[in-house]
Amino acid sequence: MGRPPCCDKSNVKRGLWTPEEDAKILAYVANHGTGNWTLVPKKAGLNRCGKSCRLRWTNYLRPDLKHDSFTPQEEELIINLHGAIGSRWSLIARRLPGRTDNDVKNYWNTKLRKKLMKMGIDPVTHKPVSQVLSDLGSISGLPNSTTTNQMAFVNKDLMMSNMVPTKTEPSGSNKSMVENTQEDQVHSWEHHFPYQVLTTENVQPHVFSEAASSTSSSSSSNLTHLGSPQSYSCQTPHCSSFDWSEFLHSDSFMWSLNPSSLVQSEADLSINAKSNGHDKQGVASIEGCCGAGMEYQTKKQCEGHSFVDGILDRDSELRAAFPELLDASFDY
DNA sequence: AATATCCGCAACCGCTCCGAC
DNA sequence: CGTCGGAGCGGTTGCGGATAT
Repeated sequence: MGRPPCCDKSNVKRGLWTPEEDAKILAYVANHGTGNWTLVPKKAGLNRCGKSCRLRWTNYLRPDLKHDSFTPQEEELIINLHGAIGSRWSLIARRLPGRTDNDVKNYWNTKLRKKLMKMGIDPVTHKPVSQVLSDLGSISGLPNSTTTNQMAFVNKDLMMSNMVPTKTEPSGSNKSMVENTQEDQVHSWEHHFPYQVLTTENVQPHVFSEAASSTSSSSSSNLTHLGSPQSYSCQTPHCSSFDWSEFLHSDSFMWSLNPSSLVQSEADLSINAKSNGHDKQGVASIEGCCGAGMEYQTKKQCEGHSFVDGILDRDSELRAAFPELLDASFDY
C-alpha cells in the first residue's frame, strides 16, 4: 500500500512553465515566503502540483541562482566531491553557491561523466578503467561462467567510450584523479553488485566485443587479458597466476596525470561509507575532504609507500571490512 | 532544404527522511 | 511507538534546439 499522490495528477498542469506561472510563483514567494508548498498552488492561483511549484522555485526561480555556465573551478570541485562522496548532488551543490543539485547532476551527466570516460577514468569509481575491469575480474572464487557475467555490468557507457587512457587531455583540463578511498571502493561495490544478479548472457558477447574492439595500443594488453575467459580462473591479487601489482603498474602513469590532484584519505572521509540515507553528517564531513588529503598521499609516498602498495592495502582493508564478499556462500 | 540524430536541460517520478501528532 | 504527510533527494524521462547527413 503506497502513499497516495500529493495531488490529483490528472487535474494539474504538467510540463514547461509559462512566464505567467513563473510570475505567480514569484509574487507568492515575495509575499509569503517559501514553505508548505502543497498550499502554494491554491494560494497562488496555479493549477500545478505543489511539488512541481517547489521544484520550479528551487531549480529555476530562486533569485540567488546562477544561470551562467560552470567555471573550471566549479567543474573541478564537482569532480573532486563526486570522487569523495559519490552522487550526493545536494551535498555537492551546497559547496557551489548559486547552483542547484539538479544543475550539478545535469552537468555531471552531460559533460563531466563523458569527460572522465574519455580520460579513461571510470566516473563511478574514479579509478582508471583498467583497474575497474581488474577489480571486477579479481573477485575471488568465481566460476568462469559467473565471472564472465560480471563483465556485463561494467558501465556500458564506459565500454562504448574511448577506453584508451590518454596522458594529455586535449582541452588541457586534466581533472584531478581522486585517489581511491575506502568509500570509493564501497561505491564500487554499491554500484556494481546489484547488476550481478541480473541474467546477462545476452549482453555478454556484446560487452566483450566492445571491450576488445574499442581497445587499442596502450591499454590493449590489459583488456585482452580480461577478455580471455580462462584468465578469470584466479585473479586475486595474491594469486600466483595473476600479479595485480604488475597489472596496476601498467597504468601507473594514469595516477601521475596531475601530481597536484586532490586526494583523500580514509581519515579525511569521515562520511559513513554506507550513508545512502540523506544524512546530515555528510555535509560536515565533506568540509575537510578537499584539503588535508594531500598530506596523506605525500606522507605515504615519503614513507616509500607506493601507490600499488596503497591499493593492495586497501584491498586488504576492504576484504576485512566485507568478509562476506569472500564467503563462498555469497552468491553472485 | 529536409530529415535524422544528438545533446542539454527542465521537469517528473518514486522513494526516503523526519518532524508532528 | 506507530502513523501521517510535507520536504527533499537521486534517477529518469521527454522536449526542444543544435548539429550531422
